[in-house]
Amino acid sequence: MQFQSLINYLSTFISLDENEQDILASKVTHRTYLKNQYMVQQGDVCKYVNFITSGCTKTFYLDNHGTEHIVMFGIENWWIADLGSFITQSPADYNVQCIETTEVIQFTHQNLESLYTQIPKLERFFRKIIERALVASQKRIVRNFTHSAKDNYLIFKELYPKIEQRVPQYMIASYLGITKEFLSKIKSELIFEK
Amino acid sequence: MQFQSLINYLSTFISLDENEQDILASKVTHRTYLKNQYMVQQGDVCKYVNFITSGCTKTFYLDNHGTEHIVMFGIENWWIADLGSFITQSPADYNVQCIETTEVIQFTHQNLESLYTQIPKLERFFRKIIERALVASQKRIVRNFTHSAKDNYLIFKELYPKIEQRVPQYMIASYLGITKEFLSKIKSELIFEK
DNA sequence: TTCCTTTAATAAACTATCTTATTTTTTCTG
DNA sequence: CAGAAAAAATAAGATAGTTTATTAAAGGAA
Repeated sequence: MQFQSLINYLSTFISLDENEQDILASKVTHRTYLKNQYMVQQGDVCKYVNFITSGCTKTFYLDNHGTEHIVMFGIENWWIADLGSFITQSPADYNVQCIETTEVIQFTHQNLESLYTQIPKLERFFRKIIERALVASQKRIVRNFTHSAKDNYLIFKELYPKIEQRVPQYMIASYLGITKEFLSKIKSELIFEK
Repeated sequence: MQFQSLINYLSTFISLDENEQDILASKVTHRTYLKNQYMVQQGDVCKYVNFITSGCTKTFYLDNHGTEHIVMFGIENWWIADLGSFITQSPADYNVQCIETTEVIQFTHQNLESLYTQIPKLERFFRKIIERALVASQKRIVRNFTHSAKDNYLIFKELYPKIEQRVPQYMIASYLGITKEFLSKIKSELIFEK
């Protein structure tokens, strides 16, 4: 069952007794998005924080030229939302679209707030998750500056081996901030170098 | 008095009664760093989260070539630490150095943990601060991808007008991920365009 | 004020990455 | 399985940003 994967995931960080698990269960909903469906649209308010139990998503920004810039991917056991939109309940900057059929467990803003109060452990847990995400985000900024596109691609492969196999190459290029043509060139160079 | 600036700052987010303020006061220490002194050194464990009451800092990563890459600046009312190092109490990736004489209020890991427990409001406050920082960090990643160096410089000036006046230009170049020579060229182009 | 050190400006040659266009390969749909 | 659509490869020309080197200006200490 889907809810169980959330419990399993949480158990590696915090332990919830049966009562707490029941409270949690009462505050979440389940949903399945089909491939290509949007979980969040730029301009709409991001209503949910989503915990992915299966599937794959991309979070991207659409610039003035209509070009998409991928901010992050999401797979099993990842938390996905437009965080800025969710916490302020204001229009989203990003789109979240499903690359595969994706099953999620959803928390509304109100339910999450009430969970924080009812189960303080959960608030602590989210603080820690976000701390880690911030550290990772800062590292990514530095990485982008300190490495060539080729190195960044190799680092990406090492960091997210599972994602590389699931998403088209042009999306990886977008995530890395380079053109698909250039990534293609990089890959052919890498093959040649071996 | 220095502690009062922390209270003032906090009051725009949460209200602490006298008792809570006393608890807080008992868990922090004050320190003044001179210009050029290091608050954190790459390789050491980051012992404190620092709240700046006066002064200016740069947080930077030193790459294999010995080039420094500035991750962030810090001025009054900013929280400064190597967060990754602090939360795991493992060696720091970054250096924090003072660009001016800098006064801070310091929280050790242990004291912060105990504050979280004694004053849950504070844990909530830090969660929110970190959420915002994460949102800002993600926006910066997208900005770097979607804009030219010139645009990024203009955006920086708009976002942090106070910082631009306090730090040397070559540090701004480093923050923007470009060379100081190129920033110099950008600036001369901007003057010419007017 | 003078000297010394740090910071900024300028410029030419170079390189990484982008743009545009075309072809090939893979995946999807009926 | 055929045909269409999406994704990947390839390549030539263009550009943003780097490197290296030199000069000029600004700031700090004696």
